[in-house]
Amino acid sequence: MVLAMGGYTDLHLRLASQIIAMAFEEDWPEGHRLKESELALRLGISRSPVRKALTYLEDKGIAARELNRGFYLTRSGADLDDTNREIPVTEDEAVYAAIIADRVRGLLEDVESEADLLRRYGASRGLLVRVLTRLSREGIVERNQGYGWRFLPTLNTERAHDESYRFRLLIEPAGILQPTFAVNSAKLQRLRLAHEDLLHGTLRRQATDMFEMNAQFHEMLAEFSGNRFILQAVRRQNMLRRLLEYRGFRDLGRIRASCEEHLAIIEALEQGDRTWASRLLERHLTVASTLKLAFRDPQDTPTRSPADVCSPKAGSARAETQDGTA
Amino acid sequence: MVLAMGGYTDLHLRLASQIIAMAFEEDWPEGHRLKESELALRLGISRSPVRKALTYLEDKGIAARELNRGFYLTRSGADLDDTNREIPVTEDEAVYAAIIADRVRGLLEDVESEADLLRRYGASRGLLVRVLTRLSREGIVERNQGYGWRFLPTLNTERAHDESYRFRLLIEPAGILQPTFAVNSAKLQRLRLAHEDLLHGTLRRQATDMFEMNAQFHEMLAEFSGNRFILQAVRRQNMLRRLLEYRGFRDLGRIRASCEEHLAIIEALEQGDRTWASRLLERHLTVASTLKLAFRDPQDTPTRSPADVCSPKAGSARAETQDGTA
DNA sequence: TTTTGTATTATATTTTATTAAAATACAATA
DNA sequence: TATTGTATTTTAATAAAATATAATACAAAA
Repeated sequence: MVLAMGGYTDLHLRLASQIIAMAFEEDWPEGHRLKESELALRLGISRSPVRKALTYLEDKGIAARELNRGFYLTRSGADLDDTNREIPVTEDEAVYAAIIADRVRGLLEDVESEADLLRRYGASRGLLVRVLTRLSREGIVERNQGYGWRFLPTLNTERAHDESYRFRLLIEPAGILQPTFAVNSAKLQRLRLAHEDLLHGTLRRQATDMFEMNAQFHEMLAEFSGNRFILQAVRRQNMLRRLLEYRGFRDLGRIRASCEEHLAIIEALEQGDRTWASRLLERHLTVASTLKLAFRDPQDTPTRSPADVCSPKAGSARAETQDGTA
Repeated sequence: MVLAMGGYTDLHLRLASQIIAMAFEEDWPEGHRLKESELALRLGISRSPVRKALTYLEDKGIAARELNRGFYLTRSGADLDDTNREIPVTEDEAVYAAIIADRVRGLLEDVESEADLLRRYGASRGLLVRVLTRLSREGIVERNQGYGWRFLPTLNTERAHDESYRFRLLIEPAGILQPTFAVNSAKLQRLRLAHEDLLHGTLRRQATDMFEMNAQFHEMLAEFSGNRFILQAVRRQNMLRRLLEYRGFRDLGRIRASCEEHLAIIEALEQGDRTWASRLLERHLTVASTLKLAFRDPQDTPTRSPADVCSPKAGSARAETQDGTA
């Protein structure tokens, strides 16, 4: 594992962020003792990496240490919400994001050899393979027969975009109607506040933040369904959408409308009206799906428009997204 | 890549089997020339591995070679159907199957270290990691935080089994009703014959064969839907079912009934009645889902039965399958 | 008696060198 | 002029050594 900063690995940072999340969700008070073995047990891991994570939290001033008494919190868990996000980007994440961004920009061909990617991103082979493995799990690339990796046509065509929305229409509204469906009120409440904050609040948000909130909303509903396969499928759709749509969250009018639709669904759930919630979700997805992407892609449109002929790298997938926001 | 036999790699065998499939499907005549560059182009690969695959076919007597004229078929493509299956099992497949079998038998703990698995299966690290990667893509294991790999509770609980059928009920019948649905008559016809063969024929089949035919049927319908996400989801379900159910195809009565239900669906599709086909599929899945598995699993039943206390390895997942066959 | 601190062991990753195999270029042949 | 045959180059897999890190055992402190 490559050092991200000051001797901390990916795992250490992830653990640190998990500990912060626990402190926040369970509302640990200032001075709460962070017991190594207890945390190790909960996190399913040994004490060694837990200590490293705690040392990291000490570096950040969130935890402090007393000789022979271990670590304790320097502030209450409730104050830790956004510190959570300040976890530095690991090298894995950086390369992952770079590959996706380059692909979206059309800088990467349909098939790229490992050696080329190695040169391009200056990463170690292990790291690159790890990232490519993740990308293949997400259905974005696959190993080519022979050498190299092949980018799959996932959401970068209009056709795939349609199929994605049709698929979601099958599972998401039905998820709410499952007999195993059960609301987690705390989660629902938290997301409701986040939505209201966005609608009425003054703070300006990043496009990525809005995308993440949107993704969280749909994932939450899938989680409530009590069906792991629905959840898995929705997560997979979110990952694919992240690949292309996260750049497209710019249409402010549509974002506000989408937020209001989400809030209506939340309200219906709070009143226990699942049938209505399901209908609203169906409508929400239908509306979003009709706002088509403005794509130019060789696979879908074999006849080229004049604009394409002028583009520097004709033949590679390029997109100007104007997204449906669902 | 490890040599499977006579210097042929995984890739070579896979290519050989793809070439045979092409010869069969496109009905190449005896003596048909197997052009290296043409095949290389179609298979998305260079000439080197294609030649190796052709050499393999020569070894098997399916192809012959003339100096400076290359390879040609020694028999017609139509005669090649079951030769297709004789492709030897690669080391990858063997380890993959062994891990699944051992897990189903309860010989593997929830968390196993890479080193332990390495010792157990005597495979090279690369091969083992490749297999584990595939298993994690299929949702069967995942990397543990820290060291080791963790088996996920996928289909080895009654609850998961229910969720799986509910999920399939959402997507499979709806797939037939998609606007993009289109039948491939040749494929439909071929599978129809296979089913009739099983019902009326005299030859005895292996349980795995029957499972594969079943899986193929459902995958075919998903393919016809014209929606890649439906297809992907059905494939994933088949992979998961393969993990446990393939041992359970023993109830001959249910197998025959299942075959007849499949044939009714095929018939409805041949007559263009998609609505009816969809209804039949829904019914087919519902019937299968009610034939429950007889499971004993610590996760679902926290209170232990006396039988469990006596079992040699209490705590690990064990199952006596009696399957629904859909 | 629980928890931390420290040392030791087991495990996994990274690096490097080596080997195997796919891609490619080009001559030879039908 | 297509296609095969052969040699060369590029790429990736494998193996082994070195390093890093997680797991564990046990002593020390609260």
